[in-house]
Amino acid sequence: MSEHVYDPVVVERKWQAWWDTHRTNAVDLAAARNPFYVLMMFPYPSAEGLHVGNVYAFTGADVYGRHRRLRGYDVFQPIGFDAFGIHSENFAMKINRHPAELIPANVANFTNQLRMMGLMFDWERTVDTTSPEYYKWTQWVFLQLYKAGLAYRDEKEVNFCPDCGTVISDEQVNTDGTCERHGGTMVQRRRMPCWFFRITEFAERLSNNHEWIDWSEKTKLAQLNWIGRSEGAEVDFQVQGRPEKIRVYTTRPDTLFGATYMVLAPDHPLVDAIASPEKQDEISAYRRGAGVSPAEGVPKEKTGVPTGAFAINPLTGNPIPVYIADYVLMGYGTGAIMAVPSGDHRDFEFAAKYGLPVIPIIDPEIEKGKAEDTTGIADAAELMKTPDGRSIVRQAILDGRACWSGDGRAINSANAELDLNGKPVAEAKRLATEWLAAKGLGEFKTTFRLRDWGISRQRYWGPPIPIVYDEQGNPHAVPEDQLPVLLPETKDFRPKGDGRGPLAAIPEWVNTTLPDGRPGRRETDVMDNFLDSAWYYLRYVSTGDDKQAYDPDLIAKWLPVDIYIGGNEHAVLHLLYTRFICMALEKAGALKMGPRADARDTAEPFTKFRAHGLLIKEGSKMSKSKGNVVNPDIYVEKWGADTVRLYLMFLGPYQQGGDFRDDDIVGMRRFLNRLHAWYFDGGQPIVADGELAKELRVKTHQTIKKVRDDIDSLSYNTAISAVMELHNAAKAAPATSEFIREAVIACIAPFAPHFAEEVWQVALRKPGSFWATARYPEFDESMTKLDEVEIVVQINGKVREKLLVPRTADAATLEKLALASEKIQKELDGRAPKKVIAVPGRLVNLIV
RNA sequence: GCCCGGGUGGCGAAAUUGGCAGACGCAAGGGACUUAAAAUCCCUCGGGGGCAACCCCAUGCGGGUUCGAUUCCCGCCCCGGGCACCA
Repeated sequence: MSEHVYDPVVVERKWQAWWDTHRTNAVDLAAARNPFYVLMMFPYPSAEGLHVGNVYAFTGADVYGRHRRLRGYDVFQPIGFDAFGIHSENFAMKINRHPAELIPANVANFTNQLRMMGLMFDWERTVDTTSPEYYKWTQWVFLQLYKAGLAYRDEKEVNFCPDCGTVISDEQVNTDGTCERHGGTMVQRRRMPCWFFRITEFAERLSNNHEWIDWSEKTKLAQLNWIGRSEGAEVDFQVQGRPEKIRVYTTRPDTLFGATYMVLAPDHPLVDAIASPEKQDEISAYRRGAGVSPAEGVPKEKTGVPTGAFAINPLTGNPIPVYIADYVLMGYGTGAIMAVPSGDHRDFEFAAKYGLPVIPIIDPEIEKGKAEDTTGIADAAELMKTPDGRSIVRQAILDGRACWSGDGRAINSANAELDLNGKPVAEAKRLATEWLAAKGLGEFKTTFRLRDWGISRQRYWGPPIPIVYDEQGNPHAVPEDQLPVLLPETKDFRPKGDGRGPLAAIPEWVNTTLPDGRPGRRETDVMDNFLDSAWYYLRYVSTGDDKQAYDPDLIAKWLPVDIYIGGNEHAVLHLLYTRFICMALEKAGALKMGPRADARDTAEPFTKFRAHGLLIKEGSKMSKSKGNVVNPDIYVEKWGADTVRLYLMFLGPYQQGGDFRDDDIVGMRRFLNRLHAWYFDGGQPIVADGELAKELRVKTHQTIKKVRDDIDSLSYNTAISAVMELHNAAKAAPATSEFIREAVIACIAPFAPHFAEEVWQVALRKPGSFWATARYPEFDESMTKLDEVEIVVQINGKVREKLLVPRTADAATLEKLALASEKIQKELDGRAPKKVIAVPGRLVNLIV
């Protein structure tokens, strides 16, 4: 037997070095004829090193890219490091080191680990978001938005954690309103001046493009949800005895007849004007309470206070009281609502507590509704499950003892000019809005949940915002030729707790001069880490270019990205910001994608996005606290990178994730061992393809087709099993062919790239790199089908016989053949089938 | 509460448009080789019945449509993930 034992350590080291020397992964971006841009979410280089979750994500993208390369594309597949941000900074604080010291070592470690995995990265084009050569251009991006009026400074409410001593982002606030890092500490709302990006200007476009962009459905849904488009109406309510009007937003203008009070957000600008004097103290007290209340978005018991003012319901003419309550948010709609207790569970709850009237305005279509549409009666959910219960619930709603927000028909909804009674919800909405619009009392209105992106961070580890203030406090953009505004070196990078960033404590950095020579003070906040990652895929094409952020010709040639693969946890922030940044840069005249862009919107950065699934470890999610985090190094050492790659892609459907089980890895290594022996030890005569059995030849063509299709749809697990099946069939045959040997290696190569190179150059004695010269084989459609197929014959749907029939046999022939079968005749026992269903290529079903 | 996924052997999982349920792999059992073990190779492997040819049952639960349902429809249960006072 053989001196050719498969030793992955030797094979992988050998070819990794060879690829480096021969620049196999490098792409000549300017010269490439058939550009294909494969992107994966670049990692944050943690001190712990590469996580198996990263490896899973990257391998899936790498398989796709390598397969495309075999198909003849010039695949550009870069990687970089997302090293700015609060994670790095917090970790540095924890171990009492400076982030600037830690990052280079982490990046070096990550680079080694990534190389070890055999990923097809162009190592000549990496980015590190913390290097001045990169963040110079991040600051440039800010300036483009600033000049286009898409960046502005404003004072808004932000989250402030007293224990962190700094402002934190929405995503760092737990759902119970406590700080992510300080579990027991309630986050406060504070008003602070911050820089914002006008993402809301693009809300409609960001939302509408979801109708056609080719993204994972779950990602699109999450993002659509976040953008939160809703259609409704704005309606004016005249304040009784005063000149002011209160404008509200509602998605249910059809319920206006049931509006029995109004609510303003506590910080609504009209409150002070309309409140009666004797209520001022109570209002101030409530506002103070609301101010230190849990962070926005946390449900709690409804509270509020009356302002003493009344407003006129425009449909009934009745005066209704105006309250303030913190269940109404200034940041959404107009910051004011009309309250319809019978049609909204929040309003119902509030009305019940403060004894406000409930006017039923809808007769519910109770069969279609859900129990959660009801409040105010015990066990509505249980009641709703029974037909009897449904009528009890309906009666409660009609009596005003419960509320209903589902479908139904309007009742009690008419005035002298407008009659909605009996109309279904959609029609009543339209009629009510049209009537209001005709009277000048309201209008149709589309609203979004999305809010402008606050990018200021009172932190150290990020790119400084390139703004200088004059003595009057007016902001001035730092001229582009003065970029980068370097992040100053300081030992003291910790937040002070006074709400100002650490940079504010470095006067020699803060004090500067304006372009016109006047003294100025630098903005001391740094930019959100999400800005670094919102444009990195544009920089990849021009790494090393110190004259521009990106070369317009290369952008036109390579963008948009052909496929982007990453985790769905970035559906709403990163993936939304990237789309926004492209639209904003385009609007600023600073970005123009080429003919590859979709004509429906030339600023969408990703032609295709696919979310990979989550890896779990023996039944539970991997986490440090559970101690079941997999360090890929150990596995690569033990099994080799190709085996680990194969295993990760095999363990479950890639877009669903799966269970990482140590015991299962060995199967992939055995497979490679067998393949290795098959290529190196021979034993099987190699003959012309035409001399092989038809079955084997057909299987080969079928596999070539299936693997191509499966990889295209990221069904990696079934692609691998198809190759295994082909190999099992091939090695069992008396002879094989060069065609089959080359097909098998081309099919499996994206999963086991080192192994493929070894087979190609050593066993098959091909000149040059597999990855530079090999092509994915063409399949012959006519060779993907056998001449004869096995069909089943059923009697009353039960399989009773299997027959080998010509593939092209039609229904009539099949019926004849089935009835000719001895076994079937015996089973029929003289009975004549009442009905015969014959499906060519599949079955015959005889009904007796 | 709302929105997504998912539920198939001992385990990870397959199954074009509705058409032979369990491909591929792991584990397990038996055998070959070996002084022995490892490695490798061969066989068995959803459950029940039968000497056997074969037969019956089975894709979370309950209904339905269909010649035929893992697949489609209605109603539930359980698990995982995300969002959560958005008017």
